[in-house]
Amino acid sequence: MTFSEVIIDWYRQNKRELPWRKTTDPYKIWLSEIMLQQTRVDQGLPYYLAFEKAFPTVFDLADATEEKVLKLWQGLGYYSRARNLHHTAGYIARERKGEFPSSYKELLKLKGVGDYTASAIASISFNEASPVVDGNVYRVLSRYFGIDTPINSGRGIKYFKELAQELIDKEDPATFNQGIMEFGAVQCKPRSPLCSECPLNAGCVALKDNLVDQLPVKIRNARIKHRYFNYLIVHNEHRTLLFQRREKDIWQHLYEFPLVETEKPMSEEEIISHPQFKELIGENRFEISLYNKENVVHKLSHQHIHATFWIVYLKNDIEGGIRKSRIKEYPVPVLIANFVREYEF
DNA sequence: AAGCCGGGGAT
DNA sequence: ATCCCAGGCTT
Repeated sequence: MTFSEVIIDWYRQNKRELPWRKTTDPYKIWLSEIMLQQTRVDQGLPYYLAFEKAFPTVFDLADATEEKVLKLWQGLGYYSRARNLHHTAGYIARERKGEFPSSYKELLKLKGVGDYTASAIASISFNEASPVVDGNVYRVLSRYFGIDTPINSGRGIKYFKELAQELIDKEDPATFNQGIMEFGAVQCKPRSPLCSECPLNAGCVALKDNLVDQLPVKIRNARIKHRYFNYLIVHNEHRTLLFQRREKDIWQHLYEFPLVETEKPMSEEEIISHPQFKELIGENRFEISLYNKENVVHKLSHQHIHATFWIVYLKNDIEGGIRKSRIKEYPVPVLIANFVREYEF
């Protein structure tokens, strides 16, 4: 059997039943592929079901507000995916009458659709023999063929794409693409792959040379940055302040409490004398207390957020405040959602 | 080419 | 604590 025959045969016997595998509707395939970018199937699945229910067609998604889309996306991370998803839905619905591009080349032009996603949609929805190369494929190919070219180098990206192009089943690219990804996720796992019961173990270079745990090779990424977020829970009996993040930074367009970012942890005296605090509170009388005695460390893949929540109670009206009872309607980062759930005003 | 963008699960 | 996940965009 050829490589692709083994993959397809394995897939038919071992595939998981997933909702997006029951259709070739490009809208559903697109939605699932965007959601699964850098995201495990188990984590993305409940979000996919919620989106499918809330937005059965691309027109429903296009008609929604960005805020509603972000709210449904809350907790899934990489929020630019949700913003691009909404933007592209508007383009498809209004300028293309709901019709998706039907080739890899045209799909690639959509915002939020890169090389991987364009190939995935082109193959699954339109039967185009365009190979997907995701983290799973890098792992399977680097091990089976014993390739130590870094997968995140320019050379590596080009090499693995070409190799996958040679291997893809031209008659059934959809099954091959999904098969090799599923194979990487279930059989050829990052840690403790199931080599002894692998249908490809006879020809696997990494297994023969005992290099399975050395491949794929990846160039190490940047160091983790530490940031100190002082959130000011400025509230009175009924209202609290909540602002939308507009800067080019993490959590763009999500909501949060007034934020004072500092270079190091702040004491109460330092916070109330901070220019941003003074500008926010002005001459109003307030009572301040520290909510979390212990520093909350919210870990992102590339930075650690050391968060402190300062409860600032006012007796007078709050200009621009929102009703506390409506706070759960806003899309917020998990860090904020956790606080809101615990504090309960 | 390198940096940035989340959150969670597995080891 | 580290790695990695059905990656893409910006600089």
